[in-house]
Amino acid sequence: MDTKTQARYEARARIVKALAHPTRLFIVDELAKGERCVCELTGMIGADTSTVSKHLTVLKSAGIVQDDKRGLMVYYTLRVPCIVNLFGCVEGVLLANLEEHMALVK
Amino acid sequence: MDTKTQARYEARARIVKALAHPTRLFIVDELAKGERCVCELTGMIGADTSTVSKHLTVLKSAGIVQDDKRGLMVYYTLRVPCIVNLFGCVEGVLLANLEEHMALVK
DNA sequence: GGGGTATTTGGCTAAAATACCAAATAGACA
DNA sequence: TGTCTATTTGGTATTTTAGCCAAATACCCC
Repeated sequence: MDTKTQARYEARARIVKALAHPTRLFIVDELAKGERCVCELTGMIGADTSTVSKHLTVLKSAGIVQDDKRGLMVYYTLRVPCIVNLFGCVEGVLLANLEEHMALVK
Repeated sequence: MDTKTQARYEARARIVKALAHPTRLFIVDELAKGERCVCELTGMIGADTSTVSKHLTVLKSAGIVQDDKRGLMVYYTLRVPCIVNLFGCVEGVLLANLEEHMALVK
């Protein structure tokens, strides 16, 4: 694999990695419904504000979300909505795993 | 977030995490073209066989690929082809990042 | 059975990710 | 200005991940 190809997969992996955490997947799902401030997300997630803020930083660094500060609050929105389509396929994998499990215990 | 919701996002994250590595993204991309044995993949990737094998184990545990041993060789195939659609969106994020970068340096 | 090849597994070390607390920053408003 | 609120940043302990080597396993062929 040449250097250029490798760089392409590394760039892709950086983005996928940014999504690879339950909290961040939840955030993406929530932002798909509309913008949310950090405090709203923190309330729903039930982790320390600093933890949620860092998750948002990860998503922002990857270019998946963008922020907009208005007054004291910072509102986050999805920058690339197609990310949500990912869920459909992931559910497909989960379903396939489930079916296999069923077949095994049958 | 209730326990059930949390479990759902954890299940999804396990799958996304399995994809979150350049080598594993390459493997998925390659398997989208057809089945490949470990030796073929190892040749293309240029890492130790044991390393490639472990990446394949990660993908298999997540239910993304399946293996089929025939003789000495083990052939891997994509179990849930829609995973490939993910790339389109990831490229979209990369493109958006690039555009933003261009706008900043302009 | 013995030798050779493909793949997996175990063990180890180095690097990265995660979560919390505490402290810093930024803005609103009296 | 001083205080209060929302968010980010720094620091640290813990866990997870990644890669290589060596050894084990599985299968083929003579």
